[in-house]
Amino acid sequence: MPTNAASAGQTAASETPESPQEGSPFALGLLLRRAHDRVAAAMDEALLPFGFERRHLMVLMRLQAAGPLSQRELVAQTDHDKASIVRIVDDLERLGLASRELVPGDRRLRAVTMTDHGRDIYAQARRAAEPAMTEATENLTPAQTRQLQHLLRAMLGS
Amino acid sequence: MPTNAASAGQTAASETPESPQEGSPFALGLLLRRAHDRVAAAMDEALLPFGFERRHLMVLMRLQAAGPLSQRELVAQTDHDKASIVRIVDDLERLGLASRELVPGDRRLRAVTMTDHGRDIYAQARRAAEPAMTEATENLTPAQTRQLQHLLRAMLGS
DNA sequence: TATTGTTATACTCTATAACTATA
DNA sequence: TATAGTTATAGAGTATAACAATA
Repeated sequence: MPTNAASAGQTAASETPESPQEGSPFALGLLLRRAHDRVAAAMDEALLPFGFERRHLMVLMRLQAAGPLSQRELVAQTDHDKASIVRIVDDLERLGLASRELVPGDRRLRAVTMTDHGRDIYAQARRAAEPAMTEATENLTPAQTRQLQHLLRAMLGS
Repeated sequence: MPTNAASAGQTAASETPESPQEGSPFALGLLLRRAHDRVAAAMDEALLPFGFERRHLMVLMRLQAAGPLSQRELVAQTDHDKASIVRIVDDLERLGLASRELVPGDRRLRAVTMTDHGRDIYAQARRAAEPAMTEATENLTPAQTRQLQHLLRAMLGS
């Protein structure tokens, strides 16, 4: 079960970490980490009322996009190993957001399937995340935010 | 002591996670995480021969940029709490890269000071990181990489 | 024998707080 | 009483591998 230990990252240490030097080969990594942390914190906060966390959301997102998936497929499509996926799907089942369905052809497989409630909650979470994202990128114009996403996609080769 | 458990991230699960949908409010976070993970993995690999890890490097970077710092200052200038800083400085001392010096005015303070060896190793690590960074951003032109850093800086307001 | 999913275990990292030594 | 640093402890997250059930 999710533990709602979200909203960490706001311990006393949140003063003002120094900005990495422009030319340092380490600068990009630091910037990426801090940018990610900011977005992740915004998202954790947005997800608090829903009782699940980012990793659950990521699985819901894949299910929404691709329909029922075996846990093996979820492993391939997320950044989690099979043991973590088991626990995430456990949580989603417990919350009534997804269920494990039998697959006629192969009785080893579990077709992880979003429930109607899951689809509803996912849509709500999506709406709840929008203002959080807007806030996390408030220093950028919408065009700059798109450009940032474009460059990240290019960097990742996708 | 660093455990060189770096170079994780290359477990069996590294197939091809799906690309997040263009318009999703969750896309930016996922892209930032994957981009960070790629850069972090490149850096972990580059640091392997040195026997320390990213968090040690970050402290060395601050010491290089700002001279001797108390552990309290290191807490403020990094993303670590004071207990973590203690262990990082322990590691750096053990490796002969930094030392805790007494501060004349206040005997509670420890001036964490880079050794000559530490400066030498830091310079080496910096050089070792450059090809790793180049590889991590191989899909971007140098101008795009600069633009990416610029946008991240703007997003973070620094 | 290989694969899917589950369970159990260990390990890393972080967070917390108790503790000391100074101030 | 407050601060700097240390130490000890507990927690979350992940990784690993042993295991059960299929194929």
